[in-house]
Amino acid sequence: MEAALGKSNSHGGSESEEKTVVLESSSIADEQEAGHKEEIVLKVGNGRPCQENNEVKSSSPKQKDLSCKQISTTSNIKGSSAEPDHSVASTSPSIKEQDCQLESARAEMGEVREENQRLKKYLEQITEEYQTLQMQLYDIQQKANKSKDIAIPSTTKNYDQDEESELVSLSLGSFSGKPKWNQKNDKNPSTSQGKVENESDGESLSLGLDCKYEAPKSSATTDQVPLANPSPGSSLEEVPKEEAGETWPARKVLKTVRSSGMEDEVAQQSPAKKARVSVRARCDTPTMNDGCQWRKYGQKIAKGNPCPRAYYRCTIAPSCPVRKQVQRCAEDMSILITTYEGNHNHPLPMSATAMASTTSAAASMLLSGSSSSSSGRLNPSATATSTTAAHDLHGYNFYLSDNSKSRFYIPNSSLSSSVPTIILDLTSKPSSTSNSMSHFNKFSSSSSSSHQLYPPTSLNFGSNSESSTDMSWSHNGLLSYGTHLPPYNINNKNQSAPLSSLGIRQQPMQNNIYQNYMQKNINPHPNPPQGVPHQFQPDSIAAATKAITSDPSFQSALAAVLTSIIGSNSTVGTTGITGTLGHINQAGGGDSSISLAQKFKWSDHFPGSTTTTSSSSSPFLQSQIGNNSSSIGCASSYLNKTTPPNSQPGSLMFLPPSLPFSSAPKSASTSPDDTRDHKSL
DNA sequence: CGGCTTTGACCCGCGC
DNA sequence: GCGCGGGTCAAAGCCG
Repeated sequence: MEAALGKSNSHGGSESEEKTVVLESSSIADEQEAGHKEEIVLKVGNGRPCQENNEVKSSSPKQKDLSCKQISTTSNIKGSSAEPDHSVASTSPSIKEQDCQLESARAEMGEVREENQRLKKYLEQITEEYQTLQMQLYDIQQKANKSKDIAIPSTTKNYDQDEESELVSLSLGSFSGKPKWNQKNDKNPSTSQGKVENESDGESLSLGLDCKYEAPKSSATTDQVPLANPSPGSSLEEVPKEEAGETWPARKVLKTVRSSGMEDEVAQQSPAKKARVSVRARCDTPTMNDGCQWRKYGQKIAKGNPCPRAYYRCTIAPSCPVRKQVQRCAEDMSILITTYEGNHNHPLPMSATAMASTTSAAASMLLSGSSSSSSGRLNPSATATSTTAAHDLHGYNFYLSDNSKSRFYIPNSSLSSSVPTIILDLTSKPSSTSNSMSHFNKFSSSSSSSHQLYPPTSLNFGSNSESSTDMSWSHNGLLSYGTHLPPYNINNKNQSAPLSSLGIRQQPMQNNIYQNYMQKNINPHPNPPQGVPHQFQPDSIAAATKAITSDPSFQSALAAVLTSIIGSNSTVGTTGITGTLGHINQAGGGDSSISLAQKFKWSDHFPGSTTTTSSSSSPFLQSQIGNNSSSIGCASSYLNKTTPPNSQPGSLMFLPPSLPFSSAPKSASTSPDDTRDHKSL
């Protein structure tokens, strides 16, 4: 018995570690997530579903830990009675002792439940507020779109203010209100921005959805405490920002000197861009359509790669600091490497939030990990061995590389100078299955493998061929995920035509719907009748629980959804599918006790969670296609290439509805030529 | 005409 | 200190 307990305890211990990490990085809202994660984790860890866990749903590390222990204890006890030999025989302590333990365990359980209740209440409250805000957001976005047309400076400003203030709390993730506000305040002390900012901050924190810009950058805030989970560009701010630091100081200076207004803001916001997230995906088109509007501002041939690198800037908002670099992989021209830097400081089209949140989450993970936080969420070896070989990528891998400590793993080292970069590898390959799994194991088991090509912190969005779960840039640039699952189709306004074939439908309140979907619709057997909007059941959680226990595939999908909703601190909660699935880390590190559920994609997809925990990204990157046919190419091509034939019908599509303006007919993102003739420089 | 792309030039960081 | 290379600027051209 003791042996059993010991084992289980150790298990619990490891989990608690993870949990701890999660909590550290999460805010209240995240706790729920944590709770969900916990459920999953426990299942995985125990190698079998633990219904009890569902009930417990502990939300704090402590709770989880306790619950875990408890469960282990009870199960052990049961086990002992049923099968007296095993552990019991070995150490059988006195019955009294057992009773005591049992008692204490029960007591703990009671406490846990209590706390859980409280948290639930809290969560409900937050959820309510969240939804309300989302409604508001929707309205605002519509207004904003209209006002955009009019494009008056003041209007723009208002737009930013309103939306952002709203958004921040809504966590659409990718933007950060704070820095911006600060900046604005600096420039335009106008209005109540300061206040709004603070509020937003607070909210975002409370929601834990997106805490981007940790940085107190300029005036206003004194809170230097980096958010546990800064978004992509946020953390690492410790960088001696010369004041407003700026990741791109020089540029900034130049800008400020040369140009006016917006530029200033942009430059000042840049501090948030410390981390980069590279997304590797097979894509025939010049760029992946990630739903954002980009404007190309430069192109250059980087050394070591014959393909030119294109530089894009987000144009959804003039002051948006987000930039991306697009370049073909020298080793495999079919692979497009898109590197994102910075956080959007404006509302994103729903279609873009997925990517934004994903990258944001990834960056958060990276940052949190590299920040050497006490949480130790990142496996030390992770950073230490951050070097990876791109050519070895198989499956969806999420590499974390801390360039500061290691060499570049990307073919083209130029991609990230000294900026911590995380690579999201969506270049799945049929053979990836075993590989990804193995990677995962390696990682999860921390530094166990000497040969680690991938740092432990890397996340594999690996497609497990066995599971047939897959992720890919499908038609219209939508990332499809999962093939086991019944079709989850989310409408995308702008894609009626192309998507129709995919069952995508349009709906008025896309945002809400999608959010609801993400939040609630965890319908285990979603098989929404074509043409009938998804119904989001309030008790979806319960349903989800069932689903999880019943279908491994769904587990992964669900996890992604849940995590995205809550957004590992990052962001864009709703559409952002970020997620950490916490630790599926086979705590024992992929040891023998891994259950089926554990084996399946969950781990494959989010192995990184093991170490990162604070935030991970979900593979559900989604790009939106504009109405433009031109923008469809990438995804479709990729789909053709990588998506298993069977994946179509049953694939799980997470398609955040896009907002009207997201479809920018002529988005720069479709930049015609990254690959074409590159003459540049 | 406005917006976007192209592209040569410029700036700056970093390594030698 | 110098050169290389990455990143950005901004004028010019293109396109709808």
